[in-house]
Amino acid sequence: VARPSDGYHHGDLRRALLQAAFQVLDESGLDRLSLREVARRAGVSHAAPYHHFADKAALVTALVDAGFEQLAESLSAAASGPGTNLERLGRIGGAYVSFAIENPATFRLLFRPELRGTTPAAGDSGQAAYAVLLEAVRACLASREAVGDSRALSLTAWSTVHGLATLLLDGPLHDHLAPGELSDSLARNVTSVLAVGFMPRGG
Amino acid sequence: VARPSDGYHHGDLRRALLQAAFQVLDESGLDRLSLREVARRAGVSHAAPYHHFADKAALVTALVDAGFEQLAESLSAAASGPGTNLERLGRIGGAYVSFAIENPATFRLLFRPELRGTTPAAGDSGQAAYAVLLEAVRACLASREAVGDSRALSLTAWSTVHGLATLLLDGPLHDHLAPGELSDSLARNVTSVLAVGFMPRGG
DNA sequence: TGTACATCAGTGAACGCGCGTTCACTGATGTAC
DNA sequence: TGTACATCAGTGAACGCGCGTTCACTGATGTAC
Repeated sequence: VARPSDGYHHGDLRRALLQAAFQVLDESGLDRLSLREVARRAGVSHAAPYHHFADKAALVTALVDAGFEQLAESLSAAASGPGTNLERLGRIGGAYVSFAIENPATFRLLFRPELRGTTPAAGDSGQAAYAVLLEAVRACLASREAVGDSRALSLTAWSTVHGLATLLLDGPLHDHLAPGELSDSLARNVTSVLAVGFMPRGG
Repeated sequence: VARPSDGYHHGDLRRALLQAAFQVLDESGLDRLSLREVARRAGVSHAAPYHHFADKAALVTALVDAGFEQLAESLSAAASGPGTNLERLGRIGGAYVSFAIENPATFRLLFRPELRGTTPAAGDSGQAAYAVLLEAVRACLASREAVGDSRALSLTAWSTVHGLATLLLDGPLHDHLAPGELSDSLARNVTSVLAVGFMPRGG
């Protein structure tokens, strides 16, 4: 039986709950995310979510899955397009930082230690995201735009953008920072220093 | 009146509570840190902590203060000693990563967004830690071991080690990682790539 | 088209839980004389 | 040295709270005939 997209009682409570959950996450963080609060936001009784999620953990798992998928898609999109391999790599890094800034709660969620290994799908998407990076680094190596070990270089690149992202979100940088342009220029600065490091003794 | 260091009722409940709190933090994370649990660990009734901390927030604030102080000390220690300025800078980076790995709960605590600006003392210590890094970068610039803008270079360096640290602690790297040696060699790899990036067109 | 029925999304009361915090207390430690 | 007193760290009962989860229910939607 095909169910009309808007048509059953609430319509699409599941989606509404996830949306509300992301909202709570953005405003108050994971710690304050409760099923009851999410239900409240969705305008529904506190027991209603149990028709869509087995328990609270299932809701959180769904959030994590969705988050990793979004991240992997962002990186993939940035990886395509014109330019040198090194430029593409730089774009991937920029996309990583942008994703974090535009989706702070989601980004933080993905790296909460207590959620690690909670969901196999997330693991897959995480791998996919890393694969995009690794691929781009290998392309640089193949085209002689970088030299070294692909794993070490990937790790350095990842560390740098991940560090920048988390410092921007949660660190002291937050204070000294107008959002948008400034973080973009920081990202460019950082990735260009990094690019030089990828190609010792000028290419 | 001088109070003997071990001598009043419990002895030094305040210290014991902080220790217990760090223990809980390491085992279960900030989310599960409750005054009652801390009191339990310290072997004391749940109301006892109120003689040493005004409320739960005060306990957490004390933890954050202690954490930042420790970090600043670690970095200062690493900054002194022999070697080129670039080597010193590398050592600071290594110390940063080591601190995170050896004190995971503390390190995470320092960057919890909801605790930001909670304690002025922590802000000072945080500044002190950053000052160590900035100083080292400036030394590199002065001795022509690096070229560029000190702020951008500091930020890149910080981002890189911070990213590596958080990926090691909370990220996918955790799985593929034997502790100790491997993280050290990763840190060395990462900082050496970075060092090259600091000195474009080989010096 | 109508009617009887099945399905199932959402409701609201209820449960037990651990929490932060308050309070009157107890009893050990230190002080004045 | 002894005695009366003040201080104050720690106790245990009690409070109100929001939480996750369960349950019997209601009522709208879809289905069979």
